Amino acid sequence: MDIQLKRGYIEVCVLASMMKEETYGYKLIKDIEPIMDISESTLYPILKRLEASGCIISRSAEYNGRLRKYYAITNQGRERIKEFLSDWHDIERVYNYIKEESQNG
Amino acid sequence: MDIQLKRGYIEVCVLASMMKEETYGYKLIKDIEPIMDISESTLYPILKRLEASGCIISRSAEYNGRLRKYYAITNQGRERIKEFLSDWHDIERVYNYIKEESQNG
DNA sequence: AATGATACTATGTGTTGTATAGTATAATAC
DNA sequence: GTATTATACTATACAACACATAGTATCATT
Repeated sequence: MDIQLKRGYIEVCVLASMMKEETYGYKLIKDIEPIMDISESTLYPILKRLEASGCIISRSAEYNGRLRKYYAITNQGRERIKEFLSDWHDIERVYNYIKEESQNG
Repeated sequence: MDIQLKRGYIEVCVLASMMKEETYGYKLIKDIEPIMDISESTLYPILKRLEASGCIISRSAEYNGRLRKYYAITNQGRERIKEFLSDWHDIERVYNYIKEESQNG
């Protein structure tokens, strides 16, 4: 997927992946990869931004002798997803404009 | 429209707006504004990029005593639009993922 | 004469995806 | 037993790009 296109979706994608249950970095990458390329160096900065903006909260817990950081979505994060979904028709309008204009050639 | 979302669409939007006929900066802004905010400081760098990458060509011509730069789409530009349109199902897949996951709360 | 529309250029900034590198442990395969 | 792979996170530096702001200049309208 084109990097510029990705920018609008990747953060909400991460948020949406936390709706079911608390999750952690590595699992997020495995969950999201099938629908969109995502690397560690993309994900972890996103997690920091989301926590800084109050969309998620994190806690550290030991798992198999290692410390693992678990992330959970907040109400603000859920709001963020809702906003994205309700903005979808704007995207469709743009897509339809491009599609229609492209038939002018 | 969210700035990050916009990033994936604005350039193709500009290209699509040239499909019908040759056009120029000010007209592009007026044509695109109804479906997406776009300012001069966004448009003109895009036009430069598109010309540098061979997606459009420009010519200067006098109009009403002033020099006006006209832009026309090239075959490469038309290819670019086609690619965008054929990538659309990837976007829909991501949208559907977000929508479905969001129902897990 | 003043205001607004038209038309383009130049500079600087903040956000963000990504490459690269580093640190470290557990599980599995050979 | 050791090499590889999976797991798990941090830090730094970079390039692309939308946008604000400012500047220049002419034409049309009031």
